[in-house]
Amino acid sequence: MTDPQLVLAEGVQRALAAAFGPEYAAEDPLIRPSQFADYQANVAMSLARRLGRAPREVAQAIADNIDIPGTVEISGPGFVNLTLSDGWLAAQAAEQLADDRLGVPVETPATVVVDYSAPNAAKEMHVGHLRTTVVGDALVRVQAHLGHRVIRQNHLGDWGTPFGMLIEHLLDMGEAAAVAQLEAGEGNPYYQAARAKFDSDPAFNERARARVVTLQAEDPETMRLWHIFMNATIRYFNKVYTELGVTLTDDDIAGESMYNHMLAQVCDELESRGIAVISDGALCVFPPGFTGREGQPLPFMIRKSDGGYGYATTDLATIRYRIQDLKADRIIYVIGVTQSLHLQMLFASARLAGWLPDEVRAEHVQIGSVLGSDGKMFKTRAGKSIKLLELLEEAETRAAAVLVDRDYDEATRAEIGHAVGMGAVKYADLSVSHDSEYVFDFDRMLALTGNTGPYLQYATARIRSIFRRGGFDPAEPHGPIVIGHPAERALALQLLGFGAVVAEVGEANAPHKLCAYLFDLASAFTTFYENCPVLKADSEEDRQSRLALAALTLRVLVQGLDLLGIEVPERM
RNA sequence: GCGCCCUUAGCUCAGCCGGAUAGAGCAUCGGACUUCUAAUCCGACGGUCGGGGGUUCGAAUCCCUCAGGGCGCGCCA
Repeated sequence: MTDPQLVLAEGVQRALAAAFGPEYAAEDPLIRPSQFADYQANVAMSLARRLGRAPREVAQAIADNIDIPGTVEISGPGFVNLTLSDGWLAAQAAEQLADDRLGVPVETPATVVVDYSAPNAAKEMHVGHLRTTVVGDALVRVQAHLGHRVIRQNHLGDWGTPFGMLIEHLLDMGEAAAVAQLEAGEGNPYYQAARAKFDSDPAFNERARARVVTLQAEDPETMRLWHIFMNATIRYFNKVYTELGVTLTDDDIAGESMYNHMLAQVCDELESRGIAVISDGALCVFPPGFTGREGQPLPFMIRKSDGGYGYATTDLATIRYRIQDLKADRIIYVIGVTQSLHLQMLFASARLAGWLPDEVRAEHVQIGSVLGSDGKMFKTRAGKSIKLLELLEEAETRAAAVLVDRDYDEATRAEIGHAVGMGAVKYADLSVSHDSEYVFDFDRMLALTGNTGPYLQYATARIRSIFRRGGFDPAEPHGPIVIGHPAERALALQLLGFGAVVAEVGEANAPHKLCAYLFDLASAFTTFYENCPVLKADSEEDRQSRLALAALTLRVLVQGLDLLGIEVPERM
């Protein structure tokens, strides 16, 4: 199949070349969706001045020279309204149905490193952390589907000074008890207990500080304890990932500890090359363009005056590793907005060092903060924190509760509840732009009406129901597609836009655009569903055509939801 | 003080590579199940796009400025 916007753009470009000369063949025809036609080209108005002609005159010249599978109309100050023919739309939809990729392009393969999730083992993990995980996983799925070599990097917070007290607390508790607590997702109380002792018990405090030293020195016994702590914590993370259907595995873990042995070399190299200098006893890079309070250069500190390393050092080692060892062409950091300045300075410093060449894209997908009901950011000391697994279980329970009057057995209900509950939670994070902050709200996340995951899943369940009732298989060929009713036309037109949307989501790291597209598609299908009986169509031709449209809609919805990481139950 | 982000309908948000009458969901009100799943659909109501200025044939969109809010800014990560 062919992307309608592409066909129209090329058609307008050929018309421009024919009317005004070949130098206009590459002009952007400014194709936009239109309320008066399928699409409109706005190029006549922008070009009029350069051509020294009236906009309507330019539009007329385009219309006179254009050759597209549809009709052209000029209106207003110079809009070129483009309407595709029903026959062409039907033929393209049929091609899309026959296409395994449903019109999604295969891009020139690149190596895309995606840094996401990255929970911190030494801090509380709250609902806000779900968001980077869910958004990152959707981006990963989209990049992979577009044909790229995707490397997931789960940059766990698994190293640093807090681990001294965490390990000492593990010794106090006993290894088995500590592991049990951590695996159960009680990382918060564990951390808080350790912290309380660290603050109030001088002897513990001293042990913890000493433990940091042996940890940095990679003393075998300390490392053994560290592994016990981390393995239990990772098992809990994996429970959350499994429940959510996140594609991260242990193979994707590349935590801070992994870069520990590279830090000294990073500093030495930057210092010897004069890129980093000593300032107030600390080793700093001063990337150009960054200024602080008094207008003085802003430091990117890579070695503290006490000789210790911070996350700036780790992140530099990380970016170098991703480019030199992983051969990244593009690095996507799915990390909170609060890290914005840090990442800007990281990228600038890495470019300065030559580790991040111009041709490698480094992007920060800023994830908006999730706020408490008081409208403020979550803090470690904040009282009631909801355990992630309990949140997810509640989502499933609520989703399953809607199914009480359906005639499903308990196992089926639980299965549907799982898919719908997880879909609801994930869609809530994906359907708004990633950088907007929002107040955490159970009801909002779990609402099953409106522009939500369940609405989209429900559309697929209704389509499957049609096939089930008719004794047909959506995977078998149906058709040919014939467009009669306006709802059929609108549905076909919407379906054809799938490939372009997926490509745009990959380019702009914007899964919410895929959500918007799928919601529009589900709406278009529902209108079709209300107006165009499939099984009881007036003729066999109509029935075959509508079965084909329904099958195509099902496949696009399922594929689109899969790219978002949302499962689709067979029935609801 | 500097930097980044935000301010669109009662609420939550799209739209912001400039284009025609600014959209959707929720909420509210009124309709639609003898008809393929009503977790649905149709209709109504609802907006000085924070204020002001500029660029433009045309600005929610680009630029400047002011106000309000958030986040960050050398030894936590």
